[in-house]
Amino acid sequence: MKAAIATLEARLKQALVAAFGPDLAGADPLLVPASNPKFGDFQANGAMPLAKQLKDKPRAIAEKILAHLDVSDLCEPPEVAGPGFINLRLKTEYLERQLKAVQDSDRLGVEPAKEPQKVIVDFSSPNIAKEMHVGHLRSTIIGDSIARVLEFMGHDVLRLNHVGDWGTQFGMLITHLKESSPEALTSPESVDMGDLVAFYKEAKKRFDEDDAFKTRSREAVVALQSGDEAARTAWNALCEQSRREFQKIYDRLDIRIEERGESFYNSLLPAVVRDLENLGLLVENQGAKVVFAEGFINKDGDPLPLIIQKSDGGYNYATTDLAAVRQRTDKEGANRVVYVVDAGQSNHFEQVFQVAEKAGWVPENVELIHVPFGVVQGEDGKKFKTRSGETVRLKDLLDEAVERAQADMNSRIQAESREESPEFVQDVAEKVGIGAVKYSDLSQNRTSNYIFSYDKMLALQGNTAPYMLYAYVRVRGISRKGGIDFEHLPPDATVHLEDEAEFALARHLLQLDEVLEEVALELFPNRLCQYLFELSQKFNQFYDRCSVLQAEEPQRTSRLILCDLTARTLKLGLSLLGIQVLERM
RNA sequence: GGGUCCUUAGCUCAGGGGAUAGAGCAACCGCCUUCUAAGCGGUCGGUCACUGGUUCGAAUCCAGUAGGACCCGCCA
Repeated sequence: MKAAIATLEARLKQALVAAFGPDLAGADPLLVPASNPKFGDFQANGAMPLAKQLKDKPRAIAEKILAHLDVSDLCEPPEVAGPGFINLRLKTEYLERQLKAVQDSDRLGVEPAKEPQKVIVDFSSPNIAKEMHVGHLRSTIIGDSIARVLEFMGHDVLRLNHVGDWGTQFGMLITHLKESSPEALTSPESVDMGDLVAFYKEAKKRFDEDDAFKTRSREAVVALQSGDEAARTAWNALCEQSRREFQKIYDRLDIRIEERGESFYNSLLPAVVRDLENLGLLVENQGAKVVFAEGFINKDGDPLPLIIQKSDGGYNYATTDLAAVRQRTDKEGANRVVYVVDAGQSNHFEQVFQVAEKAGWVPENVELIHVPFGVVQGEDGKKFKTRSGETVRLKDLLDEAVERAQADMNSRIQAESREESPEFVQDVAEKVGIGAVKYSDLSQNRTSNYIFSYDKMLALQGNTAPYMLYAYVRVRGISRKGGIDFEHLPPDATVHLEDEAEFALARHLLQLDEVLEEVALELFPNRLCQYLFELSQKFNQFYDRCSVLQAEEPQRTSRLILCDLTARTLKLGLSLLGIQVLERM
């Protein structure tokens, strides 16, 4: 309905000028969706703020606007209501025409962005030699969804996994690997370190307890950084092993991402220091080279430095992030760089962005955006942990969701005396379980903390993945039962809206383009979730009140078109959340 | 101490200047000889933390207060 909005807005502006003269050429008619369906489709609130300026009553102003407004091609006669709202209701024929156009469109009427951008979405970012855990859940799911939406809107998206593959901890890991599995140096592919977490813990334990080991580890860091072949090989083996583990999770979550870790930016770090120095931004502070960003002070009330180069000459993650900003704007030509990272790092990103701006590394057409999200909490409101108090591994979390989905399904199948193959149950449980984990995360406003609950996300009713998957399955059921091939409905078939439930569904279907545009701009996937949930509700109401297969023509085909549009919208919308639909469940 | 975010129905959350504040869950009451009832309808439930301010209009913007979470490491 973006087209309708654009047209109505233009007409309202014309009417304002026609009614009150060219002084109002810049006035905003304040056209917004109607706050309540009984007021129609849209309302223009522009009359009220003009009362003072025009020295007239808002209702009288609204009447004068109406006298100069011709929207009869789109709308029923507009009405003035309340303190001065102009209510606009789209004509049924217009809705029907739009629905037909959407049905004929392979993008469901969603226009790609007029000015496609190069967008980098930086998300997930686990650490090499550590396991993916619940802390990576939100970034991975939210980042993937944002990337999917931007891709669908026609932007050129580069998904980057800024993995932690560099830093001092690699000294102890390399040393421990060399000493526990020397064969890693000759044939790194053959090495299986087994449980990476255990490996990391062993290395850490030795590092903390054994001074000689600690010394060898420090030497290993130097060796690695100076390009020593053996250190490099060991490092590669560690990365390779981690990569395989990460990929299992990404495959299961159906996530594509390109690894470009911290090490990628190594060669660019000295230039960051040099250029900041040349710009006069770098300050010596207790032996370290730092930049003071404005507005940051530490616990003691002193200015908070952003450390660019440590007193020992090493770099840290601020340096890497700055190098990445430059590389992404210069070499990748990014217009937007989206960092999907927890809200705890807001300070860090503010500082880094500020320094990058000051240094002149952020061209005018480039936007650096931190997309923050809250922490995952258990149902007790505390940090989400296992019963024994350990960090929850992502693999275990997904397993449990799927297991619970499967148990649910089995009891249902039994209760309904259905016969289903184990493969079917397994497939449905996997998609429902994974979909539920993703949906419950995405459906919340990401800025707040997120209370994780298997029971709620897997609930069969309410704003959950299973509810929406079921709405989709219902359409597929109609297709099977009626032998309907939705791809080959009669091309000349048209939509005729009669029942209230049909109108509500139709109006909602037509809002997809607005919602996706908003999500692409604001980067809040929960808006899309809200839209899809409401769509499912409206479809279920329609399904309840309007029989489809038993209806007489032409109503039958008209309703089939509504079913088809619903299914395609759900499928597309869910796919942009990274959720796969099912034919049966 | 400084900073960021949060506080809306019993619970989990939407809504971020516009009409009477919305969902879901829970509780209670109805609806399956008819496309999967994993559904639909209804009832109950609110000092939008508090106090001021801005505005024709504030849950929404601003300031302050109270409570909560997180950040303030030469880790990433």
